[in-house]
Amino acid sequence: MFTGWSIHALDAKGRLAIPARFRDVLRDEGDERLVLTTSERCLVAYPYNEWRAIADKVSRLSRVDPKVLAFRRYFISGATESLCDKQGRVLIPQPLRELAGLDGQVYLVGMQHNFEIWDKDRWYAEREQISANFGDLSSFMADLGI
Amino acid sequence: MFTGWSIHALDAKGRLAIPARFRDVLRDEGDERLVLTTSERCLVAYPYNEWRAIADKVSRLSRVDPKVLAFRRYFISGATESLCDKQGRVLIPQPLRELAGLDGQVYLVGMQHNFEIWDKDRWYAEREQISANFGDLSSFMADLGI
DNA sequence: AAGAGTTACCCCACATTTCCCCACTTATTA
DNA sequence: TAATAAGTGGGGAAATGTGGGGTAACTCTT
Repeated sequence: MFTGWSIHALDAKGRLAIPARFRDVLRDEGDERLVLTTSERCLVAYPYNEWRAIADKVSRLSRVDPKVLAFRRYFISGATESLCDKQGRVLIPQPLRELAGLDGQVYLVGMQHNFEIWDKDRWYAEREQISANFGDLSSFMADLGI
Repeated sequence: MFTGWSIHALDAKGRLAIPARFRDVLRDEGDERLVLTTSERCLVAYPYNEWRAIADKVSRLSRVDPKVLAFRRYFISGATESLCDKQGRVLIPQPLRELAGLDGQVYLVGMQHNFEIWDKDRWYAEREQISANFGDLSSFMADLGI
């Protein structure tokens, strides 16, 4: 499982180091390929197989239904397969960098089955946002029996 | 499958480079012909066979039903077959360029079975639009276990 | 019907990006 | 404190994308 936060620098060439403990997870699963996709304000990285299962399901959905198109455009279209270089870095494609507002300090955030890649400022803003709605969360957790 | 985004420049002659990874998909399928068609706010590019299947179905539909006519006018009529030049570019016919508002920075967006061609500003507007109507998509996400 | 102007298509040359490599600095562990 | 691992920076070759010239085909005008 991917857990914990790491702060890494995005270098001038658009490369981002993946924390060793995340790479370990991939290696243990026997496939080091990573898929980078888009979410609302950040990027999401999936192990290849995990992503493949999702993409295959979506590929069988309608090719014309507007809702499916919207879903594909938003969540599927940006997916880019990539592999760490010998130094444990991946190249973030320029459009994804731009979308997620990445430059300089980047937060890598473990989300159990995958991990997210956040611009530092956006990450803090996101946490504030969540904490502002904290009441909703606590009742949600209560419902889950946590 | 076509996946990932690319940003390319539309040059003064109306030519657009097709990303190498998209060209690879076409080559692997053994037919490099591409069909450009119109959609609502963007262009859509299909591998020839993929398009052929759609066009054949539509060709068997009514020649007088107003809905079929409208559909033909909107989605089918603009279809243009084209081939990449030696540099991997296609010429976007001027009416299609105009319709999709293409100039300067263009986004190429992988949609699994085909790919879309967006003006940059429109692409970002489209994403905002989708995100504003997020509720519509939740059923897919639930089905997919996302 | 002929000529001027435009468009499409071929080509080549240059710029940029990507990918692979090595070296250095900083952190962690023994 | 030494030794190892992790992360950062940058060089260089190959692949990819961009710009632009020239010729042939076509259109439009006169």
